[in-house]
Amino acid sequence: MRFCDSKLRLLQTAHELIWRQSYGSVGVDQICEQSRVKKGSFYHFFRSKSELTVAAYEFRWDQIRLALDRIFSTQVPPLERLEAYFANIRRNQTEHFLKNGRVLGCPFASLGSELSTQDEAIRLMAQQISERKCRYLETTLRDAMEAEDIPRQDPKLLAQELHFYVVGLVQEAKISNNLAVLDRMESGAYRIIGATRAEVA
Amino acid sequence: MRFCDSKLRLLQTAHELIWRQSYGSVGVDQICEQSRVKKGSFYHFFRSKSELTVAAYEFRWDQIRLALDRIFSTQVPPLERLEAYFANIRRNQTEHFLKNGRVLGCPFASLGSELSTQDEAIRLMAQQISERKCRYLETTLRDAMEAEDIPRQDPKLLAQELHFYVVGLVQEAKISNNLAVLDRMESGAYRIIGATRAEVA
DNA sequence: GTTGCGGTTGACCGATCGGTCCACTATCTT
DNA sequence: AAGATAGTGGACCGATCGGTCAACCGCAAC
Repeated sequence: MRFCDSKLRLLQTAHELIWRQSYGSVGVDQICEQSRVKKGSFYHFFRSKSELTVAAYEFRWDQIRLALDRIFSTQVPPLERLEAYFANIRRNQTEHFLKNGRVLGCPFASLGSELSTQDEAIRLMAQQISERKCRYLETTLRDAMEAEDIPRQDPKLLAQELHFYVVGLVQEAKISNNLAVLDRMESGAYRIIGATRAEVA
Repeated sequence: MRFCDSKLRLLQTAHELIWRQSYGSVGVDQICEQSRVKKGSFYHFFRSKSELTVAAYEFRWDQIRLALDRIFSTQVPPLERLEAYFANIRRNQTEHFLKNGRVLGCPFASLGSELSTQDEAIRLMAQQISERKCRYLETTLRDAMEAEDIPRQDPKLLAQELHFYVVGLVQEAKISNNLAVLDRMESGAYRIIGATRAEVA
């Protein structure tokens, strides 16, 4: 069994198209065409459009994980990890804005927001990825408290609140199709966690 | 020309269905059927599904405005306005959760998130409603600064950051299909605006 | 009474939807 | 060389998609 890149191409383009457009507006035919894969092959690898989507987004998450593991390395001072995380989001959104002329927002949040009332598998996937993102933030905040960079408090709850803020901000950047919104990530984030900007700069 | 309730029913059910499901998964036929309106009438009132959706959501906003005008009445102390706003969101989401068994999230944010890369009219509408919500928050925060309930700072920027947080939180409540997430609205909000809980309670 | 008009009805359109089916090929095992 | 197996190709399915159309209705103005 040689390495099958038809399947990989399907995963890749499915995520790409659905992120750029939406789940509902992307058809199986469109995914197949752009992947240069015929329908028969599609349904050889996946049982449904929904199943492909879950696989595609989990595949994408595995890639993002690599970047996040580097960004949230415990070798880096905690507040610098946050800075790098924010910078990464901004860089990512900017890249796709230049490519598509649109702020695409967070793919997981957008998909979850569109389908969480309709497709339980997709909802669960979006939820789990959200929780994993929170876990990066949680350990970072715990380390920041340990280093007395920020006031002590429940790190898990604080991480979630920070995550809510970031996710909301990115969504608003998408809706207003305006990258400048992202420049406000730090100011609000530091307010939430109780860090002064001086401690960061 | 007597009052036409076919059109009203279309506006009502369109918002209801799209909120409960999603724009992409709701068909014109479905909207017509639930409204007990025939397709021909639909396209007598609206030129497209997109146009109906914009009209339906603006119609819905006009209703919500009434509630918000009451909640954000300048007769009420500023921090109590915020409390009432949060309570209203929670009440609203709870109501629809009991009805549908799902946390539906913010209809405007969900629709905007799904379609802002695809339908400019819908994106613009979602953006404008988002800005209007911010304006309620802005004057409230300005009043709170005036009353020295919270530290002085740019009220417009602060209102937006507060809005990001709330919108993100509601979206996460939808994705995790968990109303309990909403109980964290105050704690994060007060952190952002710099109010102590004591000042509120 | 007839003309004009906002509104209604239901048949109809081509295109596309997600998904099925089966013949076929390329590769590896024995 | 034969067989098994993973993957490919493409025709095909019924259902549904958003949208059109022309006939028709009740009613008010003239």
